[in-house]
Amino acid sequence: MADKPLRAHALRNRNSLLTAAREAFDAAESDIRIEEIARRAGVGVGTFYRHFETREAIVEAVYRQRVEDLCGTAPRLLSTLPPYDALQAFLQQLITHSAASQGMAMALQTVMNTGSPVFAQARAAMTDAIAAVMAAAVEAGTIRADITPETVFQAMGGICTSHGQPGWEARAQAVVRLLLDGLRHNAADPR
Amino acid sequence: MADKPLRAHALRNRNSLLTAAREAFDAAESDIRIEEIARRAGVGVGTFYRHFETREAIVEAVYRQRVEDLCGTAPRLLSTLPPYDALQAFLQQLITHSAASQGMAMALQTVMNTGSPVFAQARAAMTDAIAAVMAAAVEAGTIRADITPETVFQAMGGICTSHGQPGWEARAQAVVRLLLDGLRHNAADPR
Amino acid sequence: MADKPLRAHALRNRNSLLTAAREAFDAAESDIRIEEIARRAGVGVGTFYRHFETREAIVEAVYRQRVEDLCGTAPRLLSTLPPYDALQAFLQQLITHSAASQGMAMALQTVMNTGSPVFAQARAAMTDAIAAVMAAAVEAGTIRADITPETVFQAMGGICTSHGQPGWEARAQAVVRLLLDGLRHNAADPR
Amino acid sequence: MADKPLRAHALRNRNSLLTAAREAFDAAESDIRIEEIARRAGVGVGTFYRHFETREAIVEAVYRQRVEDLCGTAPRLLSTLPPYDALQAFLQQLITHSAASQGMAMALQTVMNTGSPVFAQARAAMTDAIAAVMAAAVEAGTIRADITPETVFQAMGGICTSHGQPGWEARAQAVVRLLLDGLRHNAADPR
DNA sequence: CATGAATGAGGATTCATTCAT
DNA sequence: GATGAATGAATCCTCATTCAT
Repeated sequence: MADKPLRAHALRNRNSLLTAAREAFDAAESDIRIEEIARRAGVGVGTFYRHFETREAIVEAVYRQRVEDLCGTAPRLLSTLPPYDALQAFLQQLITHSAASQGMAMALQTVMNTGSPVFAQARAAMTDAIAAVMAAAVEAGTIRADITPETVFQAMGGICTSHGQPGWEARAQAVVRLLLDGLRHNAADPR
Repeated sequence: MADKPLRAHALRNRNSLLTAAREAFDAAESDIRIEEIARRAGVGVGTFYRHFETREAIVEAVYRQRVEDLCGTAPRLLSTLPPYDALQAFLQQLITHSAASQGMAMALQTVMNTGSPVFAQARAAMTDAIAAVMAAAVEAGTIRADITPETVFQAMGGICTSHGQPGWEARAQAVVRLLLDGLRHNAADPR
Repeated sequence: MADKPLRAHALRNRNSLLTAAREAFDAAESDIRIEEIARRAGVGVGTFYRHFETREAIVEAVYRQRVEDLCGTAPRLLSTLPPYDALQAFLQQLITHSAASQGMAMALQTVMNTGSPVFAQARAAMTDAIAAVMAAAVEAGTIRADITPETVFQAMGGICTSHGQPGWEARAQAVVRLLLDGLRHNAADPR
Repeated sequence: MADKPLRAHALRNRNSLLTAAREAFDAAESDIRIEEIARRAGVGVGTFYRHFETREAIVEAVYRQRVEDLCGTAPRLLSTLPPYDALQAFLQQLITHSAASQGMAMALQTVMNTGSPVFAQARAAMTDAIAAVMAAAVEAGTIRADITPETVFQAMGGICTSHGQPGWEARAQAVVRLLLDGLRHNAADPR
């Protein structure tokens, strides 16, 4: 039982590292050195390597966390908004989150470009979340039924990529509106 | 007159380097070493540096070339197809080209993410090309007039990003269809 | 307390590097590669760069060390010898030290040729040391009062430059005697 | 006979290269590339290598030229000034020339530090020139006879080294005065 | 468990020199 | 003779990862 506090402290270190890495990636203009992440977390590099096998390991961990955060909002939106509004809100959420974080954009980016099982899972999670909000809107007849969540995900993944230049967010919102128009096109009961 | 052959050979080398770099970027899993580009082009690194000031210089050159290739097809399509079909064909072209080249995806990617004047120009060129095909379709009443070329470019830039996984191209085509549906939404004289 | 041995070992490495660099510069026929310094110190290049930001950093460090060594002898000479003898001994010291080291010659050389604050400090330190021994001799009336330490430093800096050819040291000693004759010229109470 | 103009042109090129190199070395903050010298001379690098075997060859040639220029002034001074004044003027000349040219300082510097026969010759030439002006002053009894030209040369070589910082020339002149005082010390018939 | 010093392969860039035209 | 493009060895510096304390 003497190791409880040790465990607790180790866990705290792990979380510090995750947070530090997330923040570092968000602010990143270029690549981040492991040493920088450790420094931000207030630990040594050795501690970093105790918690994460390799550089890629923490990238994956950060991505996973971000994606989970994002997907978690889908049920909440569905339970508080009408289906179409929930869909719209969710898509806009993707942009807002991206807007706040170069890191999230990178995350989505990598989710789409890698073969790693981690990213396949993340992709599945995102697609499921989109599927959930879309299903509700389809059922309500507000959007058409012949578009797959994968298609919408593909479209969104792209949008969130171009993060960072002036006017980016406005353009991204315009794309979302365009997509939604496409989704309502020939819907059973469009708004 | 004595320098003609020298110049010609040097120019050939420059082109070899560009081609080698393009192919290398296309195949790239990771970053390409200058030495690798030189080797593929059959020259020494010194020759590389005679033609391109720095690593970034050749990346820019390749991007510029790719974008020019792409934009060049817009007028051709417009002169051989009805406006809407030309638009559709042009958007699909973006995907096809990207499909053949991770490099083009990177190119579009970078076009969108960098402040470099080179990329600003490239972006302008792409937007102009899209504007041209859209204008024709708007005039014909087949698509609506209230969507800017920038919006469409933004959407496309994203799509071309996710290049590389199984099923990618099919999903990308689906996104294009969705976008086109959005563009026809409430058009004056939709097909 | 756990980090004492680490620190101690790191410090030993730093000193090995300084020593290795000093010896390498001393023996230098041409420029020294960082790798060579590291090899002589028995460490990897990475270790070099952990201790010295850049190539110039170690050059400065070596110079500083040499200059400090040299200046440190002035007070000792003053406390054990009559003023004029101390002056003479100090000037000869400059030569002796230089004779043992092309590196010291380079050091003085660079002290004089660079704008770097490090070298300005070193220059000041040397001038101060010379001023101290001269002041004593002036007070004793053995040398005249109208020559500044800067002038003597300038003269010495030059002498120590020509290091390395056969007969060098003898010629340098001859120059020192000549200078001392100049300094005694019209002195209040010359020897 | 048809090759006369060729020869003349080739000679002109050689001189352009020498002049270009001298100017480049004078202005040099760092090392000069062969290409830069060729560019300044308005020729290609190939032409450079037709005239100078290697990089060192032109350095030697420039040094030789500079030293010849300098030594040539000794007889002129001797024939127009009293011996002591000629000596003083010659030493000041060394400084003036150096002041106008970082290159000359480098030249003297190298003259003293290298084993190359070229530099041995140059050294001999300089020592001879100094010997000539000194001999006249010794004969006139204005300076003492027990100082060798080598000693004076050694002293001067050093002075000319510290070229370039603010106040340099004034300090150098002060050193010359100090040396001259040394030389007049106990002279048979000092001024 | 934590630390951070050490490692060293890796990759970009420079420049003296050669040689085909 | 002149040209300048090509060469590639040389060298600097970075950073992910290991391991002794």
